[in-house]
Amino acid sequence: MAARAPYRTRQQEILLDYLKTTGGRHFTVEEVRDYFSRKNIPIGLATIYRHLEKLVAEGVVQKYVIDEKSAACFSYVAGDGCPEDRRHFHLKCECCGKLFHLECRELEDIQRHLAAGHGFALNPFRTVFYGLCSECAGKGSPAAEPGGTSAEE
Amino acid sequence: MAARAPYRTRQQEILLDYLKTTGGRHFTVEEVRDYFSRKNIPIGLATIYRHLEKLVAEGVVQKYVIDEKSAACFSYVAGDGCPEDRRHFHLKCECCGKLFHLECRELEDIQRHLAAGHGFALNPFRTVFYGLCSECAGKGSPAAEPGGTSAEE
DNA sequence: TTGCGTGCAAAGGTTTTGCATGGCA
DNA sequence: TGCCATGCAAAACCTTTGCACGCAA
Repeated sequence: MAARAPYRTRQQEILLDYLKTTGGRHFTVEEVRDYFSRKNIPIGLATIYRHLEKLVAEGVVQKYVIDEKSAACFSYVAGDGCPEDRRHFHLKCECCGKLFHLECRELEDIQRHLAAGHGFALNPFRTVFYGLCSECAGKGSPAAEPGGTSAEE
Repeated sequence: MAARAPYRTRQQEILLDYLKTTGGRHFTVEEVRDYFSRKNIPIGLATIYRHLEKLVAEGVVQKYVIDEKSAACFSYVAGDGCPEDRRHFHLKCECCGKLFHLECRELEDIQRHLAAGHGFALNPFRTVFYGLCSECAGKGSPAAEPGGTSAEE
């Protein structure tokens, strides 16, 4: 049951290597595979999925879905100045895909409120706020969208 | 653009009928199909998807992605009463997988705060709060039932 | 009658899983 | 040598699409 010696494989290193190059930005499984093929190192799709699944469980990598009909996106969280004891939240722009790290006392109030008022223990590492960043909100969105419609697709 | 649905079919009526029974709560395509089979009215999966797709485009129905590995969720938005102010948030328990619907004024404040203080336009339809519900946390105040929420799944 | 709405089935894509093999300790 | 990690392929899943028929107007 106990985790045996975690083997150090070439694929594992390359993958962690790739994560550092992302700088916290989002990436897909396909992009990981491209990175490997660019280095002429063979890797199976299943291996990538298995590694990412483990990393997500460890909280090192964040997984989210931008569009349910396309592939899932991941982002390296632990390498982008994310000390685990720091309570902060992630803002994900649905438009440019940028990931923002937000440390804000008011947002910490959410956590307290959810716990005290609703008995819900928020997990700030898994929770991602989706929306539009100031840049994209300012320039992008075409017509005024009545409340309810999102800028997806 | 094409004309609005001119034809009035049985399936269409049953579907709209079902939407009213949901009272704005979430449902999946499979639940719709169950509703039809319970009434002994045959319907194809494709028909449900096509109708929902159209209703989503019209803004009558909202589409959510709670979990990327399970089916998409829909909810009837255009009931009678407050259409736009129905914005609510989703709490997803990482332990039991329950989904809570939270309509809370304080959380709407967070939305305003993100917009005013951080220039971030939060999308409440896509944002899901992950964490542990009161049951699974087990140590929260016993009376702290998630107020104003309803569990599904 | 016209042609939209429907049903069936197959396609489409992403992600998971089984099993045999290779590589790390 | 023991055993995890890998790779390949097939399965699983939800969703979309093509085509012919039925039904509403």
